[in-house]
Amino acid sequence: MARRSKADAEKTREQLIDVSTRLFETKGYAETSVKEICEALGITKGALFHHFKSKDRLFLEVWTRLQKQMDDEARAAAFAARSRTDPYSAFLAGCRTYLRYATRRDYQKIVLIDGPAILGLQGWYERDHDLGTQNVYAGVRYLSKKGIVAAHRVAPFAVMLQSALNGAGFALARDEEGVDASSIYDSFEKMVRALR
Amino acid sequence: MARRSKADAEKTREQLIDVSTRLFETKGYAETSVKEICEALGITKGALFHHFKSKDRLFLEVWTRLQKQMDDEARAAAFAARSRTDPYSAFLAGCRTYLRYATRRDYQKIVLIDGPAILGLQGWYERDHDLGTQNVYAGVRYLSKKGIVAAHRVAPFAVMLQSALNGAGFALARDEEGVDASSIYDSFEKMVRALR
DNA sequence: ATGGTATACATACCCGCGGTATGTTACTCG
DNA sequence: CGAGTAACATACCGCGGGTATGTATACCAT
Repeated sequence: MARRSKADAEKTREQLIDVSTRLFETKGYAETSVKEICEALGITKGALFHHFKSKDRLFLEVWTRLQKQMDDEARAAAFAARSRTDPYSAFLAGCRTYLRYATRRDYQKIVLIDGPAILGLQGWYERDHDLGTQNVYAGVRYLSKKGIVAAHRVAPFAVMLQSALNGAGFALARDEEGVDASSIYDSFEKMVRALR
Repeated sequence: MARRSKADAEKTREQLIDVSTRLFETKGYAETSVKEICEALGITKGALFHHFKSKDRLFLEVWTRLQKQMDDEARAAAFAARSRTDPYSAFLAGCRTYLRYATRRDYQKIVLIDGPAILGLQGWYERDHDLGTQNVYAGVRYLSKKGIVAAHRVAPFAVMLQSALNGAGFALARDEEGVDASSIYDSFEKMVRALR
């Protein structure tokens, strides 16, 4: 009955994260029971709690994987768009990528909605600092080095711009009237370029 | 044993919301049991479920009261600061008031953190639309009427600015380095005034 | 190869949770 | 002044996350 090679174990672990991601996205963390997760994979709770010592830790794994994905993409996009002519291009490219994540249902539900409630006020921030926030912060600091943004405004602008993208993502996802992808990005770019 | 005059009932109802507000703020919604709430008031679960048909509904009441408070203050501040000379003053005054709420632990935990997770993606928005969002939206629309903001940017700016204030509130509350009340407000004002 | 150990699960169980069904008492109002 | 109902208390239920324990098999040293 019990298959248990090292490879199989890693596979079920991944599958647990996969199916949890889907369920957390569609039903939400609180409304998803571990029993439900296990039944979707044909395993029992014993297996789940063998791989993750609590439901919270499983969620953390889901959260981290999504954030890492976003971080990688945003970083890559910013790097690819760096330019000698326009100092904004790298930063804006990173933001554009982040905005795409901020409109995705899974990212919204898992990272932006349930994340803070489950990981806690500072728990979320501490973990996010290494992934989400860091990029925007670095981008604004770069603009500051280029003399575009005053040094004492780097931190304020960074946190506000990041948050602005979150709000924009939600507005896009809910089809708020007067809001669409192009108008949002147009407005965001105008905001950023106005910060001289 | 059983006190039950109409006035007493209203009082216990208010007390339930009061103590729940405190507990939801300090411990969070999920970590607060209804038993705990009742014991803090010396009543039983029967009483609580007589006044509120579920824990969620009790939370909604807590949430609504806080939001109404904020809405009233922000509206009043904006009205008091309206000026013939500076078209921004009313809007900025409202935002300043909102920012103060966004740095408060209770507002953060209840409205900004747990609120979205409990009320759900659109549930939060629908209810927030009448209270939180409305003010900022009206402010930006006013700036548009004055010819300061392009019409097609009203909605994008409104949602982004509001969200920016949320992020700023969190950053202030967590004592993020490089961030303090004056630098935040200075930067926010610069942002707003740059949107011509 | 082989036996011992650790791993990868399954099974069975516990406690506390939100919620309900059913009292019981005393204000309220015709 | 009684009947009805509001304002609670009591007792109970199912399900949730989590744990303690069992068990079979891959893994590794000898």
